[in-house]
Amino acid sequence: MAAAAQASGRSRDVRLTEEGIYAAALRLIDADGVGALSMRKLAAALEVNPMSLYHHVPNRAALLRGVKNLVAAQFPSTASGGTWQDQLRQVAYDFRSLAHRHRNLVMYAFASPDSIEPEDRFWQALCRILETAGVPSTEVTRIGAVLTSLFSGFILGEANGSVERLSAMSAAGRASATEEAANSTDADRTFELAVRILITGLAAQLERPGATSA
Amino acid sequence: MAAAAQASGRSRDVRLTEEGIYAAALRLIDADGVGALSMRKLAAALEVNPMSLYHHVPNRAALLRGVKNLVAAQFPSTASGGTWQDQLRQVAYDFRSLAHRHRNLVMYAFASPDSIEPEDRFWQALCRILETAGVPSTEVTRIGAVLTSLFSGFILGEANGSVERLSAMSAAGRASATEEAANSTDADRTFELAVRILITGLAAQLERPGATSA
DNA sequence: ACCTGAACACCGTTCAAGT
DNA sequence: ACCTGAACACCGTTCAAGT
Repeated sequence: MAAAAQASGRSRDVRLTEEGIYAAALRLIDADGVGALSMRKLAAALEVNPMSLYHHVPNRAALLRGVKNLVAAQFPSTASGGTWQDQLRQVAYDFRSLAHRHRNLVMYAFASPDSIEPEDRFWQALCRILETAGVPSTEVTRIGAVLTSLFSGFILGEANGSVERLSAMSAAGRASATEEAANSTDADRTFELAVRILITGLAAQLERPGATSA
Repeated sequence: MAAAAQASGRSRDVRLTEEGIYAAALRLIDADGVGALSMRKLAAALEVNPMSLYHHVPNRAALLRGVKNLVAAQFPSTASGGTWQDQLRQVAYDFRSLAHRHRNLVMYAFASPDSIEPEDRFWQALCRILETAGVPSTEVTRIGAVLTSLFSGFILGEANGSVERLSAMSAAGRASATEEAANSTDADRTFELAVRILITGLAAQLERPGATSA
């Protein structure tokens, strides 16, 4: 019963908690987007006075950072064998599936400077893989930052729909009965292309730094 | 005198114009960011009643789209010779220098679905180059969308400082007298790396589609 | 320690009224 | 046609007061 109230977003008699606030905020964000989340609506969802929130969270910006960290902590710490290429691919797919579960948050978070922080498990995993790939230790963070920003751009483009919109520009007259399914696998093929460009581009860069083409 | 008033952001006795509203909004955004731009402040800067704006712009979202389009229209339509790699590089550098002039706008715009629209000159130039690179016409928009989103991610990461923050993580103890200059050329080297990864990655993909590494 | 009500200084937008 | 004042339904946040 307490669990049911929790799941439906209503839960008083239970004490207000920093974690609980973030979790409730995430539910509202997933449903209606960051723009629609106000301290007052969040308080209403928690059946609490708006001002009570300020005893656990300093302000709205910190609230959103907390929600972001809550999601970032869910990134799986896959060890996985295989080549560094295989491992990069794995990390990319893990990141994507997590991002897809929280598109509204992605749209907001990637515009802020601390969308990905050095403490995040994604960043840790990425740097470890780059080291095993033989990237000079002085270059790991630079290359990691480049890959992260490029990749984030694609994830963001998927979240806000711009990748699909730009891709579909030419498919105006492709009348297909299985439109839905086609779009889904199409998105997967597009993602795979992005991952390949990044991995092969990095590989080429590691082999002969300074060269521009094959 | 009228020009001086215009430049300083004050200009009445002149009629209110859609273009003029966007230009004034851009000045405010460049100065203080999108979050600090309100219809009321914009009206104050234009020395106009807040409600007058609504006769030229339907709402705040449309205002921001208009500002974005104003900037997008400034993208240079360089023809330029050379290989398709050279041309892609040129477009990338052009895009970057425009984006750097309006970082605050970039931070906002790339979170929205229509940050880059099919009508934008950047997109047109990109698609033309991909065609000359021999990309099958059915794949031009997909590959264009992938490159655009990846590249946008880097530009966004530069605008919000996350690329620099993640890169600098290891440079904690690099005490340098010419810190400022070093940071600038460092950023340029990082950008060049991003461009190379994208171009060589694309080249590899065009040569043998389906392969993941060299 | 934790919660709350009232208040402050803002928002975007609507609409009827003015010229 | 263009502009405006008043008003509505919101915001985030502060602060003094309650338990």
